Amino acid sequence: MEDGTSETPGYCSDTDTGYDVSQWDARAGCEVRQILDRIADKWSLLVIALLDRRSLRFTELRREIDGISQRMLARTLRHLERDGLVSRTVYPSVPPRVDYALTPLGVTLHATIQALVTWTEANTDQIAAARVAYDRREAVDRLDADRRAAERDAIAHEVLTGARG
Amino acid sequence: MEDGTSETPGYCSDTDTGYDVSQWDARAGCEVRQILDRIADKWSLLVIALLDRRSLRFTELRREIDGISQRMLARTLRHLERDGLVSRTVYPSVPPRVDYALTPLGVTLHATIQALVTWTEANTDQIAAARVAYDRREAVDRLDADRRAAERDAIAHEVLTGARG
DNA sequence: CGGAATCCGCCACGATACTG
DNA sequence: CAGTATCGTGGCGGATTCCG
Repeated sequence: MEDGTSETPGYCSDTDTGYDVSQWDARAGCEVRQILDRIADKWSLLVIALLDRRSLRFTELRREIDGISQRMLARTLRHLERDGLVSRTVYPSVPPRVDYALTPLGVTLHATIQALVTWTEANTDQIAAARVAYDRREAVDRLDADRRAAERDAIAHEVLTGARG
Repeated sequence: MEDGTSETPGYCSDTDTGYDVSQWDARAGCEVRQILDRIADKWSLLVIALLDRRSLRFTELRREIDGISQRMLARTLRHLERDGLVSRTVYPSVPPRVDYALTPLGVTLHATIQALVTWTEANTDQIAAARVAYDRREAVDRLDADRRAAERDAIAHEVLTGARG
């Protein structure tokens, strides 16, 4: 078994809490979290993207993804299958053959995710710029803080030695 | 410091690897992963949703989210700020006041995410149904497997005792 | 080939305490 | 009020081994 639905407790306990927040993260936020956790985990997105092109076997996926372990591929596929996003077809041949494919639901999800991908591609530069700006500011601030701290300590030391001497 | 950009190593090391996969997860997959990791972490989405309504102070966010720790709120806000999704405004008053607001970039991201929220709301029933169906099948399969295993062991035991007797 | 079971390292997250 | 610093922990993800 290992783990269940991963719960994500906290703000998602009951259905009729009266949050100020929009509406969707009080009522459906729970669900959004679940599918978000699903597609955001390390491999699901990649698997969905690959299966959107064509149906694939376990080993084909394993080869194509490069870096994934058998365990994580199996886990990812189980999760996606459980949510009805991926279908699993077993051919009772020797050696055994298992095909994975996106369900219609999975296809629509992938289409929806594409919006996010498009947004990211369109704004990569802005994000990168924001990051370097932030890092630069942070570095400056940190230097200033350190300088002030050193100054303060120096004064404190002077005062102490002065008082003692 | 604590941690950096969280890397996500593996398939995201260089820009000119020749994957078969679509295009976007070879070229921009790296970036998609980053913003996905950002919005998919436990609190970012909630923070973005709240700030999309109106600008909020640190404590207002803390009160409104209910369950978040100061540390995680601070971390989340810094991450969002670093990516240029949230702006931080300090008023040098006593007591100090800090306002957080979505940047234009953050607003467009939130709009994009709404598509995912809408999809989730529209398909919650299907997902739930798929899950119960999967769990039921799994339970049946597991029972069958256990039954077969017990049968096999019984036969093995018979054979062994028969050979020995 | 297509998994499941087991062990383990590491990091995100949380609780607590302290600072400006 | 708005954070940072420190410590402890659960769970994700990887490596390995075994099964049908």
